[in-house]
Order: sequence, then C-alpha cells, then structure tokens
Amino acid sequence: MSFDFIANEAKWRSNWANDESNTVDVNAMEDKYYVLVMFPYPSGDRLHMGHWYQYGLMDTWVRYQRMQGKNVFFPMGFDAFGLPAENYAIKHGIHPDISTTKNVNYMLEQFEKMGVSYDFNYKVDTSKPDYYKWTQWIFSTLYKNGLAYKKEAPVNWCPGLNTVLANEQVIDGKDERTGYEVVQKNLAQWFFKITDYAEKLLDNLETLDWPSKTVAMQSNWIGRSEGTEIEFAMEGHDWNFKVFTTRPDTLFGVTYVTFAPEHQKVLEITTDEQRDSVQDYIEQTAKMKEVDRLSTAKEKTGVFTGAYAINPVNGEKIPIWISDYVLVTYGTGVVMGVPGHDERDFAFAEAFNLPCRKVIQEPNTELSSTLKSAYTEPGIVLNSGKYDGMNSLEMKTKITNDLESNGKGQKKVNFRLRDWLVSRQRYWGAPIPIINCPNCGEVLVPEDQLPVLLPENVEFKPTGESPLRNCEEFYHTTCPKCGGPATREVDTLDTFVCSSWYYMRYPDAHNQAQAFDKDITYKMLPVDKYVGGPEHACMHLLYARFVNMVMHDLGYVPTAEPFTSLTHQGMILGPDMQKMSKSKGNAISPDEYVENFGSDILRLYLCFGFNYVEGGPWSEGGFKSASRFAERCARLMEEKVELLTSSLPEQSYSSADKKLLYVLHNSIKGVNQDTQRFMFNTSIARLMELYNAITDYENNSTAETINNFLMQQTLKTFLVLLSPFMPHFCEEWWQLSGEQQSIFNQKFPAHDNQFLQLDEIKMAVMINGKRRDEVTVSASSTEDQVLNVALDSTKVQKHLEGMQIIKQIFVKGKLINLIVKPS
RNA sequence: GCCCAGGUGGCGGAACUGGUAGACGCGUUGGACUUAAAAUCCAAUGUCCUUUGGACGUAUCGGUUCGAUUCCGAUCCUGGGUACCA
Repeated sequence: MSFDFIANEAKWRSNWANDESNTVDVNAMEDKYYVLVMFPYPSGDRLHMGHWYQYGLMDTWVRYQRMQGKNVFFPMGFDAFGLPAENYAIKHGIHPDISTTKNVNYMLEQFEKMGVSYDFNYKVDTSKPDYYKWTQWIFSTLYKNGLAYKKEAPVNWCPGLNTVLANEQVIDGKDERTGYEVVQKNLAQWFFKITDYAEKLLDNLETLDWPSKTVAMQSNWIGRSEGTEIEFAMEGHDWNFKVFTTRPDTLFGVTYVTFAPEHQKVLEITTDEQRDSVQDYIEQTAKMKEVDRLSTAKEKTGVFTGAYAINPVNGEKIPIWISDYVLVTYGTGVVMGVPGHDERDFAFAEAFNLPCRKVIQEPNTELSSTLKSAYTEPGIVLNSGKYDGMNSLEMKTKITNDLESNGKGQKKVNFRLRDWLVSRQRYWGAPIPIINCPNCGEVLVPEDQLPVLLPENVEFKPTGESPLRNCEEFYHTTCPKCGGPATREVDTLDTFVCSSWYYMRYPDAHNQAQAFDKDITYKMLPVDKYVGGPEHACMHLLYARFVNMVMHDLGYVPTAEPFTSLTHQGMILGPDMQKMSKSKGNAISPDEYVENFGSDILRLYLCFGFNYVEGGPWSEGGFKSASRFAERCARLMEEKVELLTSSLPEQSYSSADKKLLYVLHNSIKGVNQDTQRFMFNTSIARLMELYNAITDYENNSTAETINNFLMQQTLKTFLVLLSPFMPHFCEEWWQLSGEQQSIFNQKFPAHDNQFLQLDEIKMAVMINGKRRDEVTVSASSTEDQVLNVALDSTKVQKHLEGMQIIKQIFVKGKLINLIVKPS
C-alpha cells in the first residue's frame, strides 16, 4: 500500500483553511518581515508553470523564514488591467471584467491547490474601483506636485484601423493582425516627470541589496552623462540651436550638424530645393522603430537640408543634415558631426562624402593628418587654434569654461532616461482623473469625486480615439470648478502605474477612506525581500522606486526606497529549451501534474531540478526523480511509523552513530545555508544525502540497534527539514509521529558543530599543480607532517624521481602542492 | 545595434572569497528479486589511450598565477531588456 499524496493534500488544505494559519494581523505585528512577490496579471491567462515556480518556491522560502522565527507579511493580489483582456474582448466580444474575473477566480483555486501560505486577506485587484480609486489618487498627488503633465509624443499609429498599437503589436513596421503599415504619429500624452528624480534614482542604487546586474542595467538605463551644451548660430535665421556633446574637445573637428528628422525646426530651415527629399526622408523615418534607427550595423542614411550653421569657435559655415540616428528624445535632438572622432559620425561622413578633420592625435605616434577610422580615445589636440598641443581631457574643461564665459555654452548633465508616458488610448485601465473645461482648462477631479468609474458599456470601435470617447455619458460631465459643461479625459493609465504602488496598499488593503494609513505604511514598509522576474529591471522596478520616492518626499512612506532586497527567479522553459507558449505547443500545464501527482511532488521537482535564479528547461526525467524521492520518503516513514511514536531512552554514540550524526548535521547546515540564498536544488541534494545515510545506517545495523533514539530523532529532524519543500506530506507524518502542533510551528533545526569535527581528513598531493595522490592525515596536521605522509606515497615518489623540490605550497585542510624541476 | 546575463559529462545541475572539477539526481550498462515485466535494491559510469598507469577535459583562442569553471583580453553562440506585453 502506498502513500496517497493527493488525498493527503486535500485533507491538509482544508485543515489549514479552517484554522486560518496563513493570515496575520498587521496591527498586532511586531518586527515585521515583508516578503513581496510580483503579482500575476490575470488579464490574459491563468497560472502557468512559471507562476508555480515563482509562487510555489517563494512559499517554501517564506515557510522557512517563519520557522526561523520571522514575522512574515506575505500578501498576494492581481495586476488585473492590461492589453490582453482588451484584445480578447475585441476578438470574442467578452467584456474584460468578465474574462479577468474568471481568470482571477481560477487562479485563486490554483493557489489553493498549490498549498501556499500567502495571506489572501490582504488581496488587491487593481481593476476594481476600490483599488483604482487610489491609483487615480496617486495620479492626482503627482499632478498637484507638478509631476504630471501633458505634451505631444509619437505613438505607433495604424492608419488602416485608426488606432494606436502597442510595440509588441508592430512586426516589421506592420500591424501584426491586419498587416497595415504603421507610422509614428504625434498625440497629446500624459507624462510623469521621473526625470526630476533621475539623479536620486541613480545615486540610491548603491544602497540597495539588489543583484549587481539589475543595478547595472538600471544605471545604464538612467544613463547619466556629463558634457557640454553648445550654442550654434543659424546662417540666415535670427535664432540659435543647441547641441549636447560629451566631447567638446572635438568642437574644431565639426564638419556638419545633424538634426533629428522629427525636430520642430527642420521644415523651417529646409531650402526649397531640398524640401521634397527632406519630406520624403521624414516620412520614411516615421515608419521605423527606434531599435533599427540606432543600429550601428545599418548603413547610414540622411538628407541635406540646404541650411548652414556657424561653428561658435571658428565661425566656419557647416552644412545641416537630418538623419535617423539622431533622436529627438535625447539631448537637444541635434548632434554635431565629428567624423574624425566618433564612429557613427565617421560612417555618416563616409556615406555622404563629408569632410573629415583630425583634431586629436594619438599619443606617442607620428603626426599624420589622415584617418582610416574614427579615433575616439583621448590624445593631443591639433588643428584647434589656441588649444593646440593640449591634452584633450584638459581641453574639455578649458573649452567648456571658455564657452560659458562667452555665453556660447555650458556644462550640462544629461540623462538617457525619459519621462514616463502614462496615458494609453485604451479601455481596460484606470481612467485619468482629469476634466477638460472650455472655461477653466485642465481640471483635476477632486478627491471626493474619486473614483472616476470606468463605464461598463463601451464599444471598441476604431475611431482614432480612446474607446472611452464613444461613451457619451462618461465623456460629458460638468466642470468641478465652474459647474459648466465639460468633458472627461478619455485616456487610461498605463498598468505600470497600478503596479508602482501596490506594495503600499497591501498592508492596508481594505482602507475605504485613503490609499493607506500612514501609521501602517510607516510600520510595514519598506518591503524586506522582493522577488520577481529580471525582465522588470528597467521599467516596473524603476517606476515603483520613483513613485515611492515621491510618496516619501510627501511623508507618506518611511523610506525613499521601496525594496530593500531583491532577487530574480529564472524562467521555466519548455522541454525544447524554448520559452513555453501555447502557440509553440511546448507548454506544460501545472494543473495536470497537480492532479496526477500532487502539488508537493511538483513543488519538490521545481525546487530540485533548477537553479532558482536561472531557471531552465522542463524535463520529464527530472520530474520523475522528484517523484521517486518523494515515494522513497513515504516508504521510509511508513516503515518507521511505530518507531516515530515510541518512547525511547537516549543513548551513547557508536562510530556508526557518529557517521550518521555527521551527515545529519552537515545536511542541517547545508539546508540552512542554501535555502536562505534560494539554492533550493542543493538543499534537496543535502536531504537526499541524509536519506541515503539513514538507509546506509539501517543496512549496517543489527535488528536491535536500528530502532533506537538516534534513528527516531533523525527521522523527525528530517521531516522538519523537508517541510518547507513538501508541506502537506511533512505535516501529515509529523502528526502521525504523535505531535499535536503543526510542523510549521517548529523551530527550524540548527546544526551542532561538535558533530562536524572530523579526526581525519583527506588532502590532495599535487606535483606542479597536478593532482597525483590523496592522503589521509589527522585534521590538525602541520605542513611538515603532511609532507612526510605525502613523500611516503609510492605514486608521489614515482613523480619525484630525478626531480628536486624547489617550492611547496600548503593550503590547510585542502592540499599540498610540490613544485619540482629536474635535478 | 545598444545594455545586461549565461555557456561545465548523454541530460538537469554542484563547486562558499583562485585550491582535489563533475556534489545530488536522471539516463545508460551489469547484477539481485520475479515465470516474466514493472517497481524496488546493489554496483559501475567525464572522454580518450598502448589501461596495476597515463593524457586530455568547464564554448573558442590567448594572458596572469605554484595552481583558473572562478581573474584579465579577444572571439563565437544562447537568453532577457530596449521605454504602449506585463
């Protein structure tokens, strides 16, 4: 008769639900430990294997932390707004609220079957008015503090459908569904002024316990660069324009200037002869993606405008071009072209036969005036008037100061980071709480009129405007200021706005009067451990930090940073090493495995088969290995059930006992160390070693000595060690071993060093860095003693024949390395 | 293209700050049990060779070091992100 994992799980799920063992009261909580896992978005799908991996294993981690005595707050919710539900509605005519709610309910069932200990009493759903009311409040708060504004920005416009498309809907410049060509079009959009916080977002990074790769990515994304803004005069116009450069030392090498094709002034400066080609080029550029525009592998394209600028340092007349490698969103939207000392400029000048002037000489080389490629390193300045002979690094400061005193330029810090575009021309999102009044202009909806409810009956006709525009009873309203007729903002908020503050809402999830009570956020924030995918490194994680910083500045939260410590989980791939997807047919459904094998075994496999941070491909064989181990454990417990409940005297330890105790304590040590740092796979490996040691002990014992106190205690410790990884299974056997309390109320075992002390150890003997033998020596051996034992080895002697030892390296407890040469 | 990771047996993966590469497991092979199979248990298992021994081996090439999977440089490949998927 074998153990019924599935029936056992059903029993404990209902027991745990009845005694509410998963829920905490934040008001009564002392010394909180807030563990947050990025919430799932039910807008498109249900929980898949990746979610199981993320949420199931974090439950294991949290169970472990609780058994370490931490008071864990471990909430869960749903990021329910988003594009997939809306697309589903367009395709199938099912309202997003219906499809999303259905998915949420299904996911809740899945979570239940997982046997996880998330606290659903603090659940949030971002698509419900009791949540998005406060998302709107976040918008209002930013707006009131001058951090939300409206300006024109380009969007992916599908002229065939009259709609805005998401980047992922545009494939090769075409709408993926209809094949219509997509162009960039300017629309008025709402932005959050995240750039105001660029410096602080960058500086604070070093205070965070985050993966270094995430810090590096965010730091590059913010992209601080120090340089100089230089003013160029226009020939034949009475205005100037600015360029930003990090290389003012190459100013004498400028042979042309390039505007971004979208730059406002382009059509103004273009001469009549050039107008047609410039206009063509602008249209072409509008069809391109930014990634392609910036590719340095792509051949450079551009058009001459017919206009000229004046170099402020030498009065030279230089041609003005437009080219797609210049972006209107970065710097001033104009760059100075220095073919001699910038690779892209070099390629551009080569393509259009523009002159290339050398103004920096490589140090320690013969002076020559020709350049075969751009020289981008520092060097000695030449062809630069009074700066000739200077070191180019020195010249940077000098010329910037000179330009500053002439009023022709200034030092400038530039960021690559752009303001956060938060408006979406979509239905399934939180409405932006703004009213446009013909008399009063842009008016914020007063707090007591929030939430601005998302109307239910909306048609998704492509009219070129947000779907909400078609809902007349939503669109037409009265102005909160003057009471006259007015219209509502019809754009909705980016779902990243919803997820930028959810961790503030969780501890006070049911507050009707405010987004959160300050006393509670001060008590419960910041999040102590945040876990989610690395794909969020630059967007969600940056947006959340920004919103938290603003809230901190306004006194709502205790710290500037929301997430003290961060870990990323890896991705579970299909057996074919590809990302799982329905369309590829390589998706593995967790539900099936839960039904056939039980959630403990699925969890055990996910723990054992992967490095948590890296993920990897699903493997049937790997799953089987977990299932076999689980069954072996069940057999062991079944055999020993009588022993577990007997009362036995303590004993003195034989050498076999000591061997078992060594493995036991080594496993305890390993499981503690590894689980803490998310190395679930090696934790399980240590438990397998312990299992093997238990069976070895049995095989080498006599009938009288098998069922002793040590065996009983080892088995019970084994159960506690395994409990975070197989919660239902261990809870059952803990109870069957006569315990009244839940196993999860146990303190997690700690190892005792006295059982890990070995009298004898094995050390490697190396000759010229190659391992030649292994010797057994007493653990306290000195270098000389080890050398003597090593020299006794015939293997070693063989390698020493005709050699003399010229050096020896001794690493205590590890090896001795003899360096020899022929004598 | 740019930013950031990763590349270790037939496979999943170990190896803490440079110190015995391949823990743990899957698979395979052989054996035990069985009428037989499954399950289970035991043993072997990086590759190659002239096999009581030895050479090679952590994507490739090079460097630093007594010693490199680990540090440095170059190259190739795979993955994540690239601002409207979340």
